[in-house]
Amino acid sequence: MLSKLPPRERQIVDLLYERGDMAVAEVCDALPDQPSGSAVRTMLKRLEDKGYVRRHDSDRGFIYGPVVADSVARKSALSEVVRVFFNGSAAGAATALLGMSDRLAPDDLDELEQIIAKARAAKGEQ
Amino acid sequence: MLSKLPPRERQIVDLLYERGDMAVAEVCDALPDQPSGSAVRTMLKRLEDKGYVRRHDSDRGFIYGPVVADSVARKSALSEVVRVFFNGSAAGAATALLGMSDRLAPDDLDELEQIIAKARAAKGEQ
DNA sequence: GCATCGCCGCTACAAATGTAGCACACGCCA
DNA sequence: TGGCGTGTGCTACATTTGTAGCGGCGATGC
Repeated sequence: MLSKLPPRERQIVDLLYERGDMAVAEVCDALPDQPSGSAVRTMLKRLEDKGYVRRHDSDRGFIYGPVVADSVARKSALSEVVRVFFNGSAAGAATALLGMSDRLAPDDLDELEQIIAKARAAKGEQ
Repeated sequence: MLSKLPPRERQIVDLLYERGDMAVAEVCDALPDQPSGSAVRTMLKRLEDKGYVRRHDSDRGFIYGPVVADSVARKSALSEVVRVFFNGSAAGAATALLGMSDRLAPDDLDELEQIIAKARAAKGEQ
């Protein structure tokens, strides 16, 4: 979904997913080369027209946020990476992911084992 | 890295990672709207100039492929998604990934458990 | 030898993108 | 009330992107 966006717009939408809702000034500060406010406003307007971003009035001007829910966007992004770089194998991607992170929290490990156990159980049922 | 590319160029590079080295004609066929050969050649040339793509002479004309090694590009892509959508938590992303895939191969499950076991062991050592 | 076919580079050009300038509205405060 | 400072929309414009057309060139078949 987001892959149809030009680089700068993509960058902005990513920011919105990364940090949550933001005002124009915040977006300016967060972007690498600090573009002018009007530049960012134009981008946001285009993103709004394209349906990727919604805005909402507030005390200090407009606040912008993503239209597509985080959970949906996440899956879409992951699927993309899995298809392009892991030949469609989600498990392969997960393995690479775990291999990358040097420190894994115990809670995460537990949750992962739960998933694995569940997958094994489902397999057995068949 | 790839996030700096405009949509169409991005699409082409993704293709190259997904399917391996390709000739111009193959890229045309693989792309959604089947652009003309010369259109694709121009994109490829630009990608070559930018340093994302290399080409290599062969029997049937030029064959194009990615410059950055798959393993590196993969990590970069995953890191991106992790940062934007999972607040930097690779484990979180891995969990989501496993949750998404309905069927997990036994081999994958084994490998994942290996990783988890290793992580637990490393933790114990500390 | 010469027409044909496939592939290539160059050029051109419309559309999209990225950026900033300007004028205006609104709240604040001396 | 008149000057700030802040936030906004509109417009304009250079650059980049996306696409195709054209002419060239080597291989192939007649």
